[in-house]
Amino acid sequence: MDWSIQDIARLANTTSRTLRHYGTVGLLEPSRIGANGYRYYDERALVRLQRILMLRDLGLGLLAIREVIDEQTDETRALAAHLDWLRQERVRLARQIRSIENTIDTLDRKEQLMAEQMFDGFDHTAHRDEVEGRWGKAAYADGDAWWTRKSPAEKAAWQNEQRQLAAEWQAAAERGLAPEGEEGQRLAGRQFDWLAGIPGTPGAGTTGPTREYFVGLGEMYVADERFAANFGGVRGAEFVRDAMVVYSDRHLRPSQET
Amino acid sequence: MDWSIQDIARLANTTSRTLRHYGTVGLLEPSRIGANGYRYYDERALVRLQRILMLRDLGLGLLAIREVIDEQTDETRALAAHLDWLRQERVRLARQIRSIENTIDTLDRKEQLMAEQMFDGFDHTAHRDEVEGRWGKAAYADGDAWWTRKSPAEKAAWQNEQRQLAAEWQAAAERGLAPEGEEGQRLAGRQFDWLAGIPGTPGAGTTGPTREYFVGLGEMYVADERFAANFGGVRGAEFVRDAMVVYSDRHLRPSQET
DNA sequence: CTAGAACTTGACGCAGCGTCAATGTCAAGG
DNA sequence: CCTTGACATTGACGCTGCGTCAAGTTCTAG
Repeated sequence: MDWSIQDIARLANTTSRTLRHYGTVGLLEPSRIGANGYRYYDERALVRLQRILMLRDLGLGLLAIREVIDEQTDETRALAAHLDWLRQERVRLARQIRSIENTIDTLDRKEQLMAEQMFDGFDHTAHRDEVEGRWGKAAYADGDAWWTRKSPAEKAAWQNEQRQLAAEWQAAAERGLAPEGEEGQRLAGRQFDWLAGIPGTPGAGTTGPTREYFVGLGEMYVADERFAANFGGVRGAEFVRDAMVVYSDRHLRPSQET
Repeated sequence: MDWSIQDIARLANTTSRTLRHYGTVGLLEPSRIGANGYRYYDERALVRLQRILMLRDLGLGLLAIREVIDEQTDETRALAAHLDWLRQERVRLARQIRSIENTIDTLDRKEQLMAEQMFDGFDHTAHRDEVEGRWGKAAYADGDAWWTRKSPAEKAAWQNEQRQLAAEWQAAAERGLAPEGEEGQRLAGRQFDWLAGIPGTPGAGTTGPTREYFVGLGEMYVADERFAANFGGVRGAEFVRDAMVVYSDRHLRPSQET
């Protein structure tokens, strides 16, 4: 009239380990222990087990469950107390959630602000992450420090240079010049140097941007409207990209890094 | 230009133990370790610590925090993932809360049902708990099993006996009999026997209700209108109580249990 | 008789520190 | 110079509820 430990484990949809644990903590003893040391449980034990599991599903701790089941504590009271605790947890969770939502909002705004102020729409760090297979602001801190260390005059000069370069690209594209021509390659060179000055650019600080990065960037200028807009639209961006590809073919070797 | 471990602990409103813990898990190393082995932290470490504590307040694990701070993972991404987790937790909590509210409701209804059907307003188990200093349905399961195992005929007989007894009490009280008189003591004896048949009554199954329980019960019949009503009001209940007190003086010894 | 399934006890692991315990160091006062 | 008390160190256990080996018995079917 009794079952082995596996049997009730299956009957109650739990594990034998759990049953042995309940045994060691004195929450549910086997109804019988064979001469071989095996645990056997009868129907009363099964009922008790199911009550235990029910209460555990409600989130009560084993100690509280024991007090309730061993009739030392009123079940309604215990549940009500637990309910209070759960409600507090809910409040705490809600606060954390709101807090995180705010933090994310702030981060997003900050990112956008950076993107606008720093590169006038060229968030190259974002692209770097895309190249690496994940979006984000990994190099954010570096870039931030680099940018904020600049004086207002330097910042203005930097932005000016960036806009100037974009304008020349656009003009060259509109004049119908060839990407592989002299003007196109001259601009590509300036673009390269400009990138080399941005911390967070792969290869920056050494010999300049890597070939992969440089070419990938060109592709992105075409693919992403927000970047293309800086060169007078997709047509302009295509000119830029083509010039960059030619430039990298002529001057850059494939990097060796994986 | 650095602080001792206690100093930053106070500055960041945490404990030195936490700081050493962060050291051992490699989350925040001291900026310097003196020849004496003391840990010293500089301002950079303080900033990092504050960031750690902020993220921990948001509920992130130390591992996640390390990944975020060490810039291997995008902060927005990490926070968003954590947000998902928190929202799931919120749902789980809400479910548990509803579940418990339902359970409590069910218990309350069941209790009321029991009280009405079983004792016609005499929830003696509730009183037992009161005597023990806490309310509840501790003996509920036993009582329930005991009651539901009875056949309908038995149930009817039981309720009849109970009502009969109450009616006789009421009649005796209205006739102005003395509690210590023959009739009063005879009724008190029947009351005693009746209680002895209820599982959950302290002493039931052995020699009958304990003296403390029996006397306390009499007091409650007077104090609680719901019980008093069964004996024709407070006057009737007072008669019952007095008879019970006399009975217990004559026949019951103080129990030895603590 | 043997393989394999099921059982046993024992112990580590996890998350994030709190909390001793045993011992060493530093600064101030007698 | 010594003492005292505050503060430091490393080391280790505790808490919650089991999951997950590990090493050794026992049962069961072929």
